[in-house]
Amino acid sequence: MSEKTAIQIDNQVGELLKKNSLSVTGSRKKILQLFLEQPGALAHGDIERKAGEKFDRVTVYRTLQTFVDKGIVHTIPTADNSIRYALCKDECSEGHHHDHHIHFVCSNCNNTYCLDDVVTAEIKLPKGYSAEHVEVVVEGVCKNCN
Amino acid sequence: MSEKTAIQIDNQVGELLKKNSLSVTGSRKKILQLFLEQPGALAHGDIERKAGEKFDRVTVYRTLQTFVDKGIVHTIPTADNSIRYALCKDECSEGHHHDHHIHFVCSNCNNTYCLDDVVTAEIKLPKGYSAEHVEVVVEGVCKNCN
DNA sequence: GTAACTGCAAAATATTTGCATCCTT
DNA sequence: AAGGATGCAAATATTTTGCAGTTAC
Repeated sequence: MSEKTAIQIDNQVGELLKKNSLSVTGSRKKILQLFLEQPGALAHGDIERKAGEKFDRVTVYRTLQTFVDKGIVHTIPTADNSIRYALCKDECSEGHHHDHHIHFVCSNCNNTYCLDDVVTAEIKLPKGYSAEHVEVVVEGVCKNCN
Repeated sequence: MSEKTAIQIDNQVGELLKKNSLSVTGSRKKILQLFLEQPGALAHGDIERKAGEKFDRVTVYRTLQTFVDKGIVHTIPTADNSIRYALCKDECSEGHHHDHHIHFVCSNCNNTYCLDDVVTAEIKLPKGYSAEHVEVVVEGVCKNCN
């Protein structure tokens, strides 16, 4: 069965929070669920919208920051000054991201996806530069819109 | 001689503005000069700071937007929610950017550079996705800080 | 019970808009 | 002279901070 039950998702988010030594609270569970329920990345505004009027705006800010700090989600830079957040894979941990996948922003539906299977070639930098992290963002039309 | 005189720079920015059918005004000249005077990219705040108290904050917003529209500068996405702007090369024109170079953000001095000579390998996207634009941002330590 | 989390209020910051004035062409 | 650009004021929007009350463990 591919469809998860509400209980299963609820357990999943609970585990994720406990694993990161965070209290399991309503807002954290709800926000994590939003990430799990859909494939793409979410901006702060998306979360407020999808969560309805359920949480204070401040709680969303703080929750997202906490998740980033713990390595539960990572940020995706975009050109329109709206940071998007996406779930990290298991290898991520506090202060240490391994998101070596690329990010894809659909110019039609405006969703952002992490494409985990796309590998990027090594980049040769000029003499004197050393790389710590490479971020690749591809803009185009996604599978659903094509 | 590698050092340009003030007059030469003044001419250069004037030409650039005229070429894009923009009035040659004090603020536009000054802001373009800031870009020419240094190798990296500038965020809105950098410009306000470097320009001193010379211009209204609103003028900076409008000027940068105008430059982006005309293809004089392009934006560089960063993860910290501060859009940076960098001069476009000659091939850029209104509504049509050709910035196929990568961007490098130094984690030490926090400067952003366009590395024009670094070419990125073609990226193979999954079936169904089509790419319009690829943005590569490398974070690391730059030549001056290494 | 205690530490952590949330919500509210408010401050600080950032961005946009309207309009009167000034400047470039 | 005419259209465009600027500066100011003010409206919006965004993000941060402090604190008191509540909740998870």
